[in-house]
Amino acid sequence: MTNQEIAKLLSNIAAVYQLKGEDRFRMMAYEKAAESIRGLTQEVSDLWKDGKLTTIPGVGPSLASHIDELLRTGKVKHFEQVLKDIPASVFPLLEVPGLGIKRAFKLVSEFHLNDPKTVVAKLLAVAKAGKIASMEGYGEKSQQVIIEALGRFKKGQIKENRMPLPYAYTMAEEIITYLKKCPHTIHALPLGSLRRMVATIGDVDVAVSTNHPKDVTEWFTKYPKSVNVVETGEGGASILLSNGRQVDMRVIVPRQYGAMLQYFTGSKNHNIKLRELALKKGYSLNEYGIKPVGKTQNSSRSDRDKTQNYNSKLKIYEFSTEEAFYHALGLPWVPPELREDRGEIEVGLTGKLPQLIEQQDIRGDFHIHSNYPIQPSHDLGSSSVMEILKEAQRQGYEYIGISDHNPSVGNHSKKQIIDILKRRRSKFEQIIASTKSVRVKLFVMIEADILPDGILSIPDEGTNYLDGMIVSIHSVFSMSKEKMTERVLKGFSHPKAKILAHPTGRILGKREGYELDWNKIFAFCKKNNKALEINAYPERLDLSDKMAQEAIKAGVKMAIDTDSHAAEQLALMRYGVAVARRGWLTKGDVINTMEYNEVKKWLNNS
DNA sequence: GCCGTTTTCGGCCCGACTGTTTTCAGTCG
Repeated sequence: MTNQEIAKLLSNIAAVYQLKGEDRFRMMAYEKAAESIRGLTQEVSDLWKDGKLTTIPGVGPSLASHIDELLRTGKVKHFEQVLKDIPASVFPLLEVPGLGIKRAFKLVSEFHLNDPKTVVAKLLAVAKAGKIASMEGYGEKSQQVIIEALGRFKKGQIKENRMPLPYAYTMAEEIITYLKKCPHTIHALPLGSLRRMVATIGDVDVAVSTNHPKDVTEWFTKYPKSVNVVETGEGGASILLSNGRQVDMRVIVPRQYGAMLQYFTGSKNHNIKLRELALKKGYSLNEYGIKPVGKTQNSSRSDRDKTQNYNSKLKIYEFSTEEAFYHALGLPWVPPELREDRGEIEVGLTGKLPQLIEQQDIRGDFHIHSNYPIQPSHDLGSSSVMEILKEAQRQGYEYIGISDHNPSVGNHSKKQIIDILKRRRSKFEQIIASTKSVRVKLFVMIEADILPDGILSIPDEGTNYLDGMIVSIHSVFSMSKEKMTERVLKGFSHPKAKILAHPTGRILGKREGYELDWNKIFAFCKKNNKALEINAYPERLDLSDKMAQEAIKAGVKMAIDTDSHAAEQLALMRYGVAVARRGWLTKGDVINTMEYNEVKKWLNNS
């Protein structure tokens, strides 16, 4: 049983508790556990085998015993009891936007829709026949909303389709540049998952601080790429862009800007944890500031510091910056990338948040494809080595690695491959020697396929013409975890193989990654001084933030690479750095923050 | 049902929006 299936089951139980309305807090406990399992990096079944279920946040003795029963027998008596009177057909409806358990149950009961397989189609028919509007608590409007939501659901749009981070980031960047041209804009920043640099983004939200909200809102609605103003009001506006995406802008006066940024940056779980912390200190948090609640506590240092920001009319402390907001709660400013409730608040309270890696710490990029005619098994890059070197210089790099794919194995003999690599090396050396204007150092590398049997696609003799190798999986993705781990470790064992590229092979929105025994991979990397890659290419962002965090906990070094196929793609580095920051990485965890000479030693295993 | 910088008992995040309401229920982030 997968984590997602277990989480789904717990969510369904939570929904039923909510429906029954008996115990709100038990409902929340189930939901919290489900959420926690959804975001887990380990398999629940592995934890179960090790007897460590209660180490999952939100899982205590009771849930642990239910999960144990589930994994042993495939069912849970208690859950069956809870679900006894609930038609299974309500659960598919929970995926439909706008429907919760109460409405789903009411609709299913009213129209006797008991088959989970047909419930969506049948409910749609009932709605179109106008039978919902006459029910108590419903009207024409809600009937229409249900029809539209069900229609979208049938088309497979369960959730809003999320876009890769770089796509959303570029959109937001353009809009913020535009907003900053408005003379009344004081500050402007993205909000939500975009500000936290999550790998995929649902909505683009931005915040603007200004003393003239109306003028800024009007300016925003005139954004050149806007095709429609969806709504506009006191707090901001929403526009629809020609690419079909909606952008929301919120405006706020400068003295409340900090609180608003904090509130809408989230994540939800970070904010929940923060509010719990605030409550213990006698405060309640909202988007406008910090509000004293209940019995006044004896005045602490931070209370006095806040006094000057107290708005007696609103009975609230106001904050123009996030820094001040966090400080008022006894915390250092928490970088947005960390705000996922993965321990950042607890660690923050001890004052020991990590000094996260920054873009300017990066001194090079190892994974770049050039247009050198290597006759590869996969795609060639589109820029020449010289163009790439010049771009690298613009980025301020000390060194790069050109890592073209290996010559295709099917179309070349071993000898031919060796000859190609030999010629390539002398050509690259010639290029370097021929120019004085480029100071960026070049590592002659290859991205070598690890073939299904674990053999590398480069004959041993060919590696003499390389400074180092990136290795990766590009074929036969469906292997068992054990076999795949064996394959990777065998290929990665070659002394010249130093980086495992895009380690899970995932393609966002298209392909799940293959499974590996990460404990073995991590231990191997640490022992043999090899690195795992954070691949910054938009559809990859692989390793993920969570896995990168696990890796460095295990003492593994990372390399952040762009996998560029054109010189201008070197700029994708920022997204790799974002993943690294979300994984709590510091400069010291990343190979390509090292100086050239150190990298050279590392590549030579010396 | 979980959990511990006031707690092993007694708490558990907060507010907006929408549609249907004339004081609220449901859903969402």
